[in-house]
Amino acid sequence: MPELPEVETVRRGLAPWLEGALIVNARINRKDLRFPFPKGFVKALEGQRIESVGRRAKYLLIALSNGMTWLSHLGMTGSYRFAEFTFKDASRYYEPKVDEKHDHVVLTLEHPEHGRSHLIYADARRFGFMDIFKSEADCAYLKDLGPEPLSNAFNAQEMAGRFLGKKAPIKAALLDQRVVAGLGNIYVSEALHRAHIRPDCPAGALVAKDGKPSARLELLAQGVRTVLIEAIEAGGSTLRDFRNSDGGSGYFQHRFAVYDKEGEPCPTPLCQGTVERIVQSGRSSFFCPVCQHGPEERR
DNA sequence: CCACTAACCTGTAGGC
DNA sequence: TGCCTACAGGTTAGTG
Repeated sequence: MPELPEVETVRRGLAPWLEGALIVNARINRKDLRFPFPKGFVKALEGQRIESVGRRAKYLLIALSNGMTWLSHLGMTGSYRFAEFTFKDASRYYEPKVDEKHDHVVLTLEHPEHGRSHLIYADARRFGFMDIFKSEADCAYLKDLGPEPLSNAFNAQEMAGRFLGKKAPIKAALLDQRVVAGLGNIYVSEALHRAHIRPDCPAGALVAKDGKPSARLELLAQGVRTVLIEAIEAGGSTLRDFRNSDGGSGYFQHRFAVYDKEGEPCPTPLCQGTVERIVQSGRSSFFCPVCQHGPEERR
């Protein structure tokens, strides 16, 4: 579900409550999500203090006092929330309200300022996954990731190097996490619209023969950056049931230019186009056939 | 190495 | 209301 802006929103929501907290207890309600939990996962968390809540691409990276890092990917439907409580009438006894069907991980936290809480990871489709590692080099999920799109390592020149000679459509190239890490189906459509590039344009067509990025590739690098920054500022996009850890929703979905806008007018000033939907490698792409162009250099 | 498909799961929206 | 199909923000494994 979540792309970089949604994961960053989750990170910002969790950090103040997690950083400094002691993991008193950890529990997993099944042995796998998308992949099996690594062996020793629960034991590696229990008794540790959380030092920081970070992010790389779409991965949450939680640094622990034992030097290990807990990695969490939300897949399509993963979410974190703090438990509500069920009070048992007969006594003062109460317990966190857990849905056995979709709540797969429960951590009991003790925070020096915020006190005790129960952090719950829910994931209906179980496309999410978790890992624990000592250094990033040991983590198969992280080692092939491309540059962070909001870092200086990501720019048109760098992309040009990867796209030179590539026949794959630009849509597929941008979804490839080895090219740039953190984009997904929504923000690829939005960035391509900003750069006036059709999603089915071959990636290599955006690079000159001498390996220099075209004007539209420069525009694309800028479009990727601005759409992500704007989406993070808006708290991400809420489709279906995405919730941040406060139970609130983002509002960037109200600013989509083309994503899920099939049949609606293109919002580019003076453009008379109508948004179209095509399917590429099994996934929807949305674009304006009037102001987004293929290999021919125009805008 | 590249490009494409299928698979992993469940929930929901829309058509009839 | 119910049934059936299509589709969903991601990633990996397998095929040619």
